[in-house]
Amino acid sequence: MGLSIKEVSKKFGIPSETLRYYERVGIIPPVNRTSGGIRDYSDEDIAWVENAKCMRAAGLPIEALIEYLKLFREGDSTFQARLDLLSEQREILLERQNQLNETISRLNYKISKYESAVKTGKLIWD
Amino acid sequence: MGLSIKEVSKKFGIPSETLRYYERVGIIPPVNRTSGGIRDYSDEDIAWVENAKCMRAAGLPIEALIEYLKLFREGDSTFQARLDLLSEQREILLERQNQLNETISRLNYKISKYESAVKTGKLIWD
DNA sequence: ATACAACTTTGAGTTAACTCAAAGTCAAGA
DNA sequence: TCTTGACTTTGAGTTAACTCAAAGTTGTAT
Repeated sequence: MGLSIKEVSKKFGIPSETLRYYERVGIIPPVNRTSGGIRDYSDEDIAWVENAKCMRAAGLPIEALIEYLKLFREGDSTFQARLDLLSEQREILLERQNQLNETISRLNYKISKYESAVKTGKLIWD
Repeated sequence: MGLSIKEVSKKFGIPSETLRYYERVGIIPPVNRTSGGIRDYSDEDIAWVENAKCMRAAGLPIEALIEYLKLFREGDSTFQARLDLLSEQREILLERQNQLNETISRLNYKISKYESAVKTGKLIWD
């Protein structure tokens, strides 16, 4: 007996609707069901959910996760394809990281200016 | 004589439609026009566009940028409000940065596993 | 002067990723 | 047993941020 959808929802802070959606579109594999057809998440199912949560939180597109699961379920012949997919997504995240750093620097600069401004009543630059 | 919308579009890689949209919703101020009503971007206009590009690239919501410009145009009495707005957005970006780092680490781990897997033909873990 | 590309506005359409609604099924407590 | 609340599916609705279309105007090259 694993976890109910409600429990998984609570555990990860993901709405049940979204968990069903993830399963429906295929970013997590079909979850085991009870005799009545109710979802009963195994540890493995839960690991997939956790992975999906992490990847989605970083902004990986649903499409990429669908493709990954598809390859995963095709078996050992897809190692290279999975490697390529993950590498490609990592590249995108690294670029995003650079952009984020740049923007944070810019915000830091502006914030320092405004910190002076609220003290002196005068905004220097910008 | 400043730059035309086409030139600004090219300079920043932002479609003209998007530049007009940015102006329409108010994340950049109204751009100067020629006698014929055609946009003629001044250096200051261009600085706003560059700022918008940077902020949007990092994922700041349009709403926040609209609010910032609104405060900016209200004058010196809004220094504190602008500081608060920027600080809040910085917080969000810092969290996003943490999430990104976590996901990149996870991808690095998986990628290293797949790099072995393509060599040995066997995937250890995951 | 005329053709033609680039510009204008208003308003509708698109995309990704959910999110909700409707209508029905199932399980546990009074 | 009956009700209540969680579950199911299918399919439609929502949101943010563009993106495109239609219909008309302007500026430049011949």
